[in-house]
Amino acid sequence: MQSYTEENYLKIIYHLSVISNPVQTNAIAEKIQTKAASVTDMLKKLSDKELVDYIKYQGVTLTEKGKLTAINIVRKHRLWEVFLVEKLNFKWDEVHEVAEELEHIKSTLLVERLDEFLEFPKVDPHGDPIPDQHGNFANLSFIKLSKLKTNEKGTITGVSEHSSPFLKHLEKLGLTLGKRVEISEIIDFDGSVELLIDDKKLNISREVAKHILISK
Amino acid sequence: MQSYTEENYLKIIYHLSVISNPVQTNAIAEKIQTKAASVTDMLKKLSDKELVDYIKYQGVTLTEKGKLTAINIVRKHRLWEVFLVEKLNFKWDEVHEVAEELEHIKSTLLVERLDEFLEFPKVDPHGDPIPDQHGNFANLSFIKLSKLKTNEKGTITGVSEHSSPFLKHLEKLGLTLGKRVEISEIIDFDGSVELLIDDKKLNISREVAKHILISK
DNA sequence: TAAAATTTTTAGATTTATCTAAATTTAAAA
DNA sequence: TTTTAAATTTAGATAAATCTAAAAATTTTA
Ligand SMILES: [Mn+2]
Ligand SMILES: [Mn+2]
Ligand SMILES: [Mn+2]
Ligand SMILES: [Mn+2]
Repeated sequence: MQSYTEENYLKIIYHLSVISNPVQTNAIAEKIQTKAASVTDMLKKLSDKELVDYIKYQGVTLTEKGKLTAINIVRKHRLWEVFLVEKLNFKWDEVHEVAEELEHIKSTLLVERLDEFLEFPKVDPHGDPIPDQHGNFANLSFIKLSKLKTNEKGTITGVSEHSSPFLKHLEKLGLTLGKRVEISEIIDFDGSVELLIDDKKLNISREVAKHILISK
Repeated sequence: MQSYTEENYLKIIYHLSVISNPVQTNAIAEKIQTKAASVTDMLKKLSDKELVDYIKYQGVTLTEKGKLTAINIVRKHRLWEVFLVEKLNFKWDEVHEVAEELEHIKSTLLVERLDEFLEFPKVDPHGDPIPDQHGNFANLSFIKLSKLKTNEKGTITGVSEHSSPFLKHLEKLGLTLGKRVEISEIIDFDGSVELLIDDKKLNISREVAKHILISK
């Protein structure tokens, strides 16, 4: 059994290892809002528990056991986010903080029943895939909106930035999941993107376009 | 803001103060499965935070602030129990442990939305009243089944014992909330109670009868 | 490749919630 | 009203998670 704190470390290491493997001490420290020295202490502990492979000064990798634990936390986090949006009418920018707490509730019966109650959702309110009870993800392929060329079309199916200000901004612009968009022009001057959505023209900054994920 | 541990102390003190006021150190220690010395430490801390009035060697009483905090935890506990039974098909003996964890989730938006989603339930799956957001309870009056006399009738509306073995036992006997019962005989020998339920005769021990709550 | 900068680890302290054992206070019994 | 028993508190330790400051290792730059 892992503590609340250990679970958070495993989850962060899991997310960071998508970007770089092995994961570095400072990267974890930044994400978890703590000091590098504290991270080192915890890595030793997780290593003793065989949840990570840790080499001094080199970084850390999840073991199979650690990875499964991490994925289970991600599963719970995303299922709770679906619950909050679908059943309790939370907005997509309001769910993350609460899910950060709910993801640590231990009961496996609860998770499986929740999954069933939500009718086995495949993605969370931000388009992120929800692993099944064995840790398997559906195969989803996204392209950044910023990678699309003029006249290309696609459907918004995810976001790669989860901050409340960003999500509220998208909401206001009507750029929500499931919406069909077409690139009408890419402005040379600043790289900003003009797109057609619901037959209306809309200009978004390149920065925003980078964080919108599209499937065709 | 209170810690998980502080919240548990407040909740236990709240429940114990129904039985005896002020609440004694040893009573808390037993309920919280800890040592008296640890309780003393925590009572000092809660007193510093003005959540309890504490007099050395005399015992402890909740302040208004402490009482409201405690009631809010009870509110969350019971709402989550309703959720687990009504929405996730948990049995009434399976909910308590999970609710012990869920009751500490902080978001007030979550609690209010959950209450709404459940259509503002007045009682939990064990018949215990659910306080509203201001801490007010509906006025419910129960009598112990063991206090009823021969030929008296009533409806099962609560239980005063929440252990899983007891609740499973009642379930098996068909003695669930809402069931109408009539006392057909009280056995002199052992005080056990013979009752009519669904037109069938059933004999239950005095011990069981004491923990079944009836309204007329 | 030697010096500088960055990253990471160690050493030692702190905070929170525990504990055991001993001392103190209060309540009960003789 | 002493004496005894029970309840409670204090003193001092421990474990988990954190911190600061300093030392060590690694990487980058010159
Ligand atoms: Mn999230
Ligand atoms: Mn999400
Ligand atoms: Mn309960
Ligand atoms: Mn209950």
